[in-house]
Amino acid sequence: MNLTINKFHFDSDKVGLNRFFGPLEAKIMDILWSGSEKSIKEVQHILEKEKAINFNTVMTVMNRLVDKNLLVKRSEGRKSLYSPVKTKEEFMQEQSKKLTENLLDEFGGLVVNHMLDSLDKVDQSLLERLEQKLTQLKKEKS
Amino acid sequence: MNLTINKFHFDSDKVGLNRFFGPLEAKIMDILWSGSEKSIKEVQHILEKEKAINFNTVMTVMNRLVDKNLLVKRSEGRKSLYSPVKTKEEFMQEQSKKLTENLLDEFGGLVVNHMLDSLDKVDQSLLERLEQKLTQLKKEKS
DNA sequence: TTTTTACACTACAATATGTAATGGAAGGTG
DNA sequence: CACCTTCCATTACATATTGTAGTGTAAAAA
Repeated sequence: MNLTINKFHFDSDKVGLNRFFGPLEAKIMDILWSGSEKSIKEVQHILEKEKAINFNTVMTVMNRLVDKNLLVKRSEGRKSLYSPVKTKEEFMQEQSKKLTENLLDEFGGLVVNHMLDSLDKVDQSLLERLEQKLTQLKKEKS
Repeated sequence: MNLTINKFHFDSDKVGLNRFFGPLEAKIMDILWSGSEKSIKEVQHILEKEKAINFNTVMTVMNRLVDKNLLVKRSEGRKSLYSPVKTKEEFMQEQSKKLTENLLDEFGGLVVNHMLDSLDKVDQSLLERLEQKLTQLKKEKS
């Protein structure tokens, strides 16, 4: 029955937003990122397309995201409208920068190796940018 | 008084092992990684150089690491000796591979940009490897 | 045999996250 | 105006993870 077998497995497979947020938090961030500012109710409605969810649950999580400075709340009359502090791009930019820098700092060569392995999957324009950067670096270092 | 000000700040600054482990777990993994297999007592003694710590605390955490398949326990008479399932290099290798792949999958260009930014800090031999890889890729793609 | 050592079992606290009940305030409707 | 609906604040509980440690037991040492 494979019961709790996986309960104790080291989990390093969190992907994307779930690396930074809990599942509900991630969904909410994505909803807010992919549109204009929204009320709790609106977010709830969107979430409900997937699965019923309590209004207050959504509210609590959204307000926690405000506490964490990831969303801003704006009052419009009695209503509150929420929107992300940073765009998804900015956020990802920052996060991936941090991750990449840390990885390079800590594991240097290892990471570069993997990046290299993964480069096959990357598109041509990136390769070109990489090449340029390399040429530039070579100039600098000489 | 700046009391709980930081309590709600989004924390994305976990570094190194603390990205994967709690602080005590990380210390223990590092101890086990940087030497031969050790008993709980030995680990405790090492940890105690920093700060007093209960034997049972160390034991519990170590056994949890066994449950998570990060350590193996070997019985030698009444004693148990613990050692990492993977070397630190293997572990880092895997983790950084996963992280890198995920990052590339999800944010592609963004990450490459940051890698590029960070390349300045990387040593010469890595640059050379990068160059080789690039040349090779260019061949393949043509 | 008594004492010490090492381990198992169990429990508890703090934090993070998801969930939701309760109650109050604001605004619309009859 | 009284009533009802909508939205929000407050509060709480559940679960998982991590750090902490007490108690009991079995085996080794003295």
